[in-house]
Amino acid sequence: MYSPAAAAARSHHARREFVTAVAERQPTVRDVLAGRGELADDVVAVDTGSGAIIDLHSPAPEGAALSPIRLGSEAALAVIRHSAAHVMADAVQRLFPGTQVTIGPAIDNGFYYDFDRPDGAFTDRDLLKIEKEMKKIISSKKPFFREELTAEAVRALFEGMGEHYKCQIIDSILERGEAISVYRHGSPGRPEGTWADVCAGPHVPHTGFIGAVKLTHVAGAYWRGDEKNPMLSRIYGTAFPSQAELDEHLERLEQAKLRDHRKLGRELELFMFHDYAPAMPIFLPRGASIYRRLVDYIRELYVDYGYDEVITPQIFDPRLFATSGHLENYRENMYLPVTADDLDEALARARELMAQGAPPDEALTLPTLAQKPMNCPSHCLIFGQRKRSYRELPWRMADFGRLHRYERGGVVHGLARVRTFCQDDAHIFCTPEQMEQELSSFNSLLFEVYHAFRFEDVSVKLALRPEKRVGSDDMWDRAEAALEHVLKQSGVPFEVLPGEGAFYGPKLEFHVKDAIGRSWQLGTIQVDYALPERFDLQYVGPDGQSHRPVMLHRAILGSIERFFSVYIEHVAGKFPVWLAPKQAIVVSISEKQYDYALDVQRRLGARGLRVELDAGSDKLGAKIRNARNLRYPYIAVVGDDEMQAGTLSVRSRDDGELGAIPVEAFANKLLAESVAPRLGYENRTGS
RNA sequence: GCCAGCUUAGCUCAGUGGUAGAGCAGCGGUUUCGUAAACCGCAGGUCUGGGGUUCAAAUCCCCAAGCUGGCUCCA
Repeated sequence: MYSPAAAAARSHHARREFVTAVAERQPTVRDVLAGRGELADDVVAVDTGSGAIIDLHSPAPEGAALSPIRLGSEAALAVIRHSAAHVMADAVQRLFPGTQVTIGPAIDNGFYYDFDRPDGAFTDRDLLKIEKEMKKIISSKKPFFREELTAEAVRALFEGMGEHYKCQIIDSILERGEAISVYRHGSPGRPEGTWADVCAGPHVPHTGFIGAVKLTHVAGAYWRGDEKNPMLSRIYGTAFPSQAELDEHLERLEQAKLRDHRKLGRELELFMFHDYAPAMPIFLPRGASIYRRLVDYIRELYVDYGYDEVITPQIFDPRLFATSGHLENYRENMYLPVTADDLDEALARARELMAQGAPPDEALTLPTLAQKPMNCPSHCLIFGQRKRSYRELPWRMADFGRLHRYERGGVVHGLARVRTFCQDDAHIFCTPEQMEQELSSFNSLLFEVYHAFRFEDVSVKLALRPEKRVGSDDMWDRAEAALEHVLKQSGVPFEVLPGEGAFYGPKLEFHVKDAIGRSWQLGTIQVDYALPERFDLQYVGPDGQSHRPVMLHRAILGSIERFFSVYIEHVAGKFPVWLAPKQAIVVSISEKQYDYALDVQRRLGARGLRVELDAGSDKLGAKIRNARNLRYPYIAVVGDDEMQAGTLSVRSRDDGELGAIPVEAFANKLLAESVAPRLGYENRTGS
């Protein structure tokens, strides 16, 4: 149990140790900065030059560079937010006694802290109260200070406060043999006067540096991220040096909301969902138009990059997925459909067996089929159809087949996480010697595609073997080494993600940053020695012997559905002419120009352009407004003047008024913009 | 699946125990207008579904579904 009196006693004891330490102290960072005349009001902490960031009151390490971190820098923001997390935990414990603290880091756009509250989760009203309490602590400008305590002292301190999660954290720090530091800040109203947390730091000099704070939402989170552990209550918030910066941040969130693909999908009539098909999008004509163009664009590139497209079934005998390992490793994500005949038969047999006394779970054995969650197994069937020669390799087998994966209810999200989708999927069967060339050719293709969609900021991650996997350790060693080698050779910087590979092989993930700075994983390429072995795939080499091909699983857009969601948000619904479902709308001023407007629409349509007509009785202003809301790339206004001159008064969505343009000239302009952007052929390294 | 919240007309949202509302969209009419919203009228709802409490439920309680934000998982 939490005991304020005991905690206060511990705290005072610890405080005495701290004071003693201060008395014998060496010069602090603050002393050093002051000596150099660099101690400005906006200095939050210092960078030691060796990667560590430490507080002003820390003892100054000998010979360290100590460059000040000032308000306005990214590093300062993280320090402020981490300090805000402490203040929040302090406020929570003042308001909700008996609540235990766990961890509370700074994250990308703010911070969070996970609590174990006996009375259950926090409500939105609680958040307001907590925020108010935090503001009190902040305005009192209480200093943060650091103590290095002995392990026993720290353990006793938190044990005494009834902080069982903290004790677990302390124990794991001790196991790693690291030093333990405790951070405190003054907390008016708390009996012991200060609030303490096991923390590596650093923190702001005093709570006043947390200029503006807002608690945003509550969420559940498993202790240590493991779903077998108890669920904690997480409170998310964000903090900034000033209210103005917080307001700006909130404004950015509003902007992001405006480009939310679920909202735009509804408004632009791109796709819909229905309760009868949860998490399975239904594409409306406009959305289907874009979807098809995305796929067609990739198909065009496949011609130049030497891919062959195949078409494969949706449903297979489960033996296919037993062979591939999916039934063992991917079962929880698979739909296992059953025919009505099989079901009736199985039920009849089960009734009979149960009448003879069999328990229900033994009586019912249901023959099922398997809906494919991936294309790779069927591609292995294709490869194995007949004897293959080395002359056929590399064989790049593309498939836009629809996949179904059962996703748990809580994870689905608009188009970004759905239960049916298709990928720009392909499997490259090649010799081990060809693998590097294939990886690098894929790299060129991928960058060409991202360039076309104006994703200019791409980062690469190397995901290594997961716990649940097929294939020998030797295979994994080779596959991981191959990917790493290609990355190092190409000089592309990359991050390593241990344990995050697919069950059949390690993978490269390609992440892009969108127009408002958010990062998304799109493409991937995965090296796989396991499936060729499981399917016993072979080719005859120049030596007349059988050899095992390597299989590369790869996608550039990833799932078309997810890509669509990212792209909608990237361009805020303003699709370029080559993708837009309707490239222009002809708008008449009055019904006098109806015939001319209709003729213009037909002439443009005859040139292969996708053109809408608004000849309704709205006023021009209303028509323009509607057309702009639907994000037509061009609005072509026709009135008496244009009708006389045979022109259109064109307004570009992206470039504003273009003035009067002859119909044919406008058609040519649109046609020129209707072509998907391509790199020159010489830039491609594919065969 | 877990934690929390939400679900009222096609869309955005009012309505907190006592006769279901608004704006936009739709439909009809009038207007034919020069670059972001003309005017008048009409229609539109088993208040997500089911159960319960109550004289009375959109409103309170329970169950389910879907969705939203997280966690875990992931293209």
